[in-house]
Amino acid sequence: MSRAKLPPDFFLQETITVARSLLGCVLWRNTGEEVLAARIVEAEAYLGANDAASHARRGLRSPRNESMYLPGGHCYVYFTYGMHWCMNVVTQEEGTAEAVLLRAVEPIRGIESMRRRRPRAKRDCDLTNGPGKLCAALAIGKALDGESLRGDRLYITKRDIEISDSDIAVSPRIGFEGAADAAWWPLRFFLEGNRYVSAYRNV
DNA sequence: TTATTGATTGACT
DNA sequence: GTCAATCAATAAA
Repeated sequence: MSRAKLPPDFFLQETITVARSLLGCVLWRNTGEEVLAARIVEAEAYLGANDAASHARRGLRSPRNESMYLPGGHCYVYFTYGMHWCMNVVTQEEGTAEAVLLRAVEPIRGIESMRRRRPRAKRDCDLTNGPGKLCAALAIGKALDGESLRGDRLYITKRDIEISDSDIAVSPRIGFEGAADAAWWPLRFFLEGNRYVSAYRNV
């Protein structure tokens, strides 16, 4: 498997391009005890101040979403519903709050450890097929908010499999059934047919 | 100051 | 299909 970390420039591309390009890449997590790895199979783009669905809509800024304003190549981890963590890949230059939410990954390495962290998962494909689930499986929480994605604890490596445009499916983002236009923007990308994609298909 | 909501998940009817 | 858990940020008052 290729171990080349994604270069800094990768994260400065258009956020939609980053979201599509992340599919097939491998997310690595070194907990200090062990090294876990999982392939990214589903991601959503969030387009900053002009995106009503983004935490940074209208330029909102708070201690929680501060990491969204970091330079591309950092990590934004937030706590939601009082109990779950979600991980984003920050894109664009410092001060621009665009990011890509990782919604599902496919375990590659350390799956036994992931099963221990996800005791409620009935099947292996339930381990990481949701944004909160993958953070639990990979031990991603507040300690990694603002972390570099080219560091030792958390990093992403290039695709080691071939992905063509026809392998990538597109849909509106999950969790926004409201009336705002942004709810219908086609910014969710996933690997068509992959067993580890989250339960939602078309909305 | 209080009320509402959510980039979710899992249990249950 | 419905709904509760649980809390921080935002909106409303």
